[in-house]
Amino acid sequence: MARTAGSHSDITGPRVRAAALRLFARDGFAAVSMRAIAGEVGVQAGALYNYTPDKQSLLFDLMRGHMTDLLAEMPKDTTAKPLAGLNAFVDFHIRFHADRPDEVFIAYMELRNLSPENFAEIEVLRKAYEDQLETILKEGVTQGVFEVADTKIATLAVIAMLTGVNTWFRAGGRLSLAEVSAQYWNMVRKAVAA
Amino acid sequence: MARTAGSHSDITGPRVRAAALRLFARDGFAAVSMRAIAGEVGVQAGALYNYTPDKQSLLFDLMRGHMTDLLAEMPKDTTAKPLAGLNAFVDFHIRFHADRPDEVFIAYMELRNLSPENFAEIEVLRKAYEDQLETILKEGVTQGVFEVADTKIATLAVIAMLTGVNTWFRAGGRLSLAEVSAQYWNMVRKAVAA
DNA sequence: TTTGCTTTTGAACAATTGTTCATTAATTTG
DNA sequence: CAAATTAATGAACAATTGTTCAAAAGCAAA
Repeated sequence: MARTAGSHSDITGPRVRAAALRLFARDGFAAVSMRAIAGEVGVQAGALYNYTPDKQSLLFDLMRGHMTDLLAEMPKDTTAKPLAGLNAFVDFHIRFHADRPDEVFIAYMELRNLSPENFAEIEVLRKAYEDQLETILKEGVTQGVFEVADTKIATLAVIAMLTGVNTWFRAGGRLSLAEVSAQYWNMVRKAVAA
Repeated sequence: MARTAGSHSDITGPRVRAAALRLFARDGFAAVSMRAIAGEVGVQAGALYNYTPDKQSLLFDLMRGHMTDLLAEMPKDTTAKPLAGLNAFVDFHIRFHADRPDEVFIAYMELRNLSPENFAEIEVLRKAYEDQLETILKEGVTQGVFEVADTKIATLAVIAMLTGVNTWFRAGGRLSLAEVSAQYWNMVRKAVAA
């Protein structure tokens, strides 16, 4: 019996990516077999190859999609004042990441499972994101609103601090996203203040 | 031919752990085979089982060793003033982690590859470490030296920020450890300041 | 209904996995 | 030197891996 009744080609592709996303985040890329992904979709392993050339591409596509979404949606008001720009960045980062725990987890944990070429491509995107924040910090230092010894380090420190939210935040928990965002904004604001 | 000339039982054990540490950090637990570890040591795979009951225990022993070292070496002067205590914590965290990049990487990346019982044991140790920092922050808030909305969140935020150093810091790079420590101390100090 | 296209199956592949164990060799003890 | 102990080999195991592909089955248009 080939092709189970009720299956549609148009939706199998997205379901493959969704299953891969979920399983990669839960068990890790190396620990997830193509058969496990297929099982989640309700299909045999061979069928996955209609939607991805190989397992590596499945991972890469998920990560690239996440990073391009991140860059596309991030605030980019270059006319904003540094303080307002930083506030917008912090709030965006926390909310965007809280919305996509699986994508974020994969993006940070599975970098080493990318082929060198794919890794390089993701790194470019990550760097672009970091650069946006550093630009804000630099401008703030120039204007005298911020005071940090090294904007590159401050950039990495802020991002690390904000991304750490994903290790503990769960929607519906003790704190709302608005409260979390407000508290982190307070800490970031003070950390870089003049 | 069993037992290659020149091999000594007393040193094989440590070499097994060292090889596992290096390879787990480089390629990830799931991607490292017992044969790869054995090859690094210069021995056949079967010989590893003289030093570990299984692959999982190898991972767990490395992580537990790292966490107990962390707890044993961390500053614990309960009489210190909050500001001095926080400074000592920041400096210790950065230096301890910079000294052990492989252990740190494994401790943060391979948690999900622990069996549930082993995971629980590691979590207790991690929690104990976090609690030490939170105690300092709480005391500072009580004394009015610090001002944070939620000491639990501030604890996690500080640790995330500090641990982020390991993603970019390399000994012998642009900045010395002392400079890095000083810069992070400045940011942490300001972030929690009253 | 028939033709043609798309999608899935299911078996097959060579390689690799963690682990076990009888055998053998090296070392230590007497 | 001989006996006892420790440590390593190397082959074997059942299971699982990513991937391929001919065959079958579903669907759409004629």
